[in-house]
Amino acid sequence: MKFLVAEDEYDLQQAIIKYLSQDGNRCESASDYVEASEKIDLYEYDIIILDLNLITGSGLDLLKQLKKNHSRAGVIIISANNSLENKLEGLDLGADDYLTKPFHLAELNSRIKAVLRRGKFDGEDVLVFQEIRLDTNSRTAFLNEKPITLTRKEYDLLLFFITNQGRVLSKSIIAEHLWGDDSDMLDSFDFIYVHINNLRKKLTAEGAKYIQTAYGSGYKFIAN
Amino acid sequence: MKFLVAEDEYDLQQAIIKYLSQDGNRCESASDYVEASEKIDLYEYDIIILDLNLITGSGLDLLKQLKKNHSRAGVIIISANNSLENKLEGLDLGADDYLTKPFHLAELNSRIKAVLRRGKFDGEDVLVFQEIRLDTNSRTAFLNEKPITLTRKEYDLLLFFITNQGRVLSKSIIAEHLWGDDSDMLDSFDFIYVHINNLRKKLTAEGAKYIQTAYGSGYKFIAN
DNA sequence: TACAATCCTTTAGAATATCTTTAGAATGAA
DNA sequence: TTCATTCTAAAGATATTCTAAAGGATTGTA
Repeated sequence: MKFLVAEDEYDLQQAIIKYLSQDGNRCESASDYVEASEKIDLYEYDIIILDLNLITGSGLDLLKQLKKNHSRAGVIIISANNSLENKLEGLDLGADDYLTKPFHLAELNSRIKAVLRRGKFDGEDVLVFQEIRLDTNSRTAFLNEKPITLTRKEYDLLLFFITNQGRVLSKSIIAEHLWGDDSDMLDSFDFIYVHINNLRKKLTAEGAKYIQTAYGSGYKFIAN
Repeated sequence: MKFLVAEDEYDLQQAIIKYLSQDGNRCESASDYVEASEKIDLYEYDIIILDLNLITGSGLDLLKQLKKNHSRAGVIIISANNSLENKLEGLDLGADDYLTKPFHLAELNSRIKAVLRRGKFDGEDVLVFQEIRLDTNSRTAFLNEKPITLTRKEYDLLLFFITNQGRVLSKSIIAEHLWGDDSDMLDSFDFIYVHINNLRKKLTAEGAKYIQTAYGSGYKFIAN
């Protein structure tokens, strides 16, 4: 899962990120309104943890921006202000939950799980593509009902392919999706070749070639 | 076991919690309807002790909510109202037992035992997983019919694994289940490694590896 | 067709992240 | 107190991810 933590209190931001990262999630941070706004425009997130009182701007405007972008991200507001009208306004603008500071990280985690469960987005727990079955709950993949062990990057890559089957995915698109805002700091995408290669090896049963190379433009996940 | 005590009379609530905690159970409380409703949505409980006449709302609505959530929790209603229709309505809505105030805590306890026996464990208070046998009454474990001594945390961990076999359990999920709301006061989950290690040692007979590591995401309990 | 330029495949191993294990300190129960 | 349990810290082991480099494939140009 990919998270954005938009929170200007540095310690809290880091605590949240540390907590969520421990389960293998990918977390990005935004420390002020502008940064959050930019990231929301540029990237897709599964869950956005949003402080309403960011310096240089209001989280409510970010909610409007998300709505305008037709974002499918789940939003959990965290705010020191526990006034009912503030809460209602947030929920009205499309937030999925509202948490008053201070709170326990375990509680935040449960709310995230609840938002994900309610499945405003994505819905499916199990994705099937021909002989491949991907259980998004247990993060495990099966090939002809035999479990195959995927690393985190391999899993993310396969999930991205399956949910975008038939489309040519360029390396930069893949990089952006798997590495997020770090991806432009990388001066080459060559390592994607390695991951593609490793994933292909694990998916090669009976000579089926799921990952097709689109020379010069990227890769495509196809039936066969 | 994880309990929720939804009761607005503070003294009674605390008495129940104290009593149940003595057996090594983890108890959480809800003092009004809203709090109970939230907790039911967010967390999974084994048993919910539910006062029908909570301030700000009726326990019957909570029963409906539980049903909607497909909760597997056992529910024991406690109520000052001993009218038959009230009782029947509660049981109709899926409660497992009904206890009229005032009552002896020992009686509540035996009803809890009965509900647990009937419910989740299919009439068994003994869970069996391959060579492992777990007696939930005496909180003791057996490996190939030889008793193994587990500490409380080890026992809780094993029970959590056995009742969630095959699923990847992340460290934060484990922490939330075994340490509850305190879990985020810990600034790392590293000690879970230690408990996993200790439990593994005690479960290692004939080289069977029950606890599988899911690198980067958690642990999984599997047959072998 | 021949050739250069670019892109992709594959491999090995270096760097990094995560997990395992141990020993001992802190905590809590009897 | 004394003892068992739980947590902390740190070193060692392992898995994953990335880098680099050599060789193969594809494309454009003459």
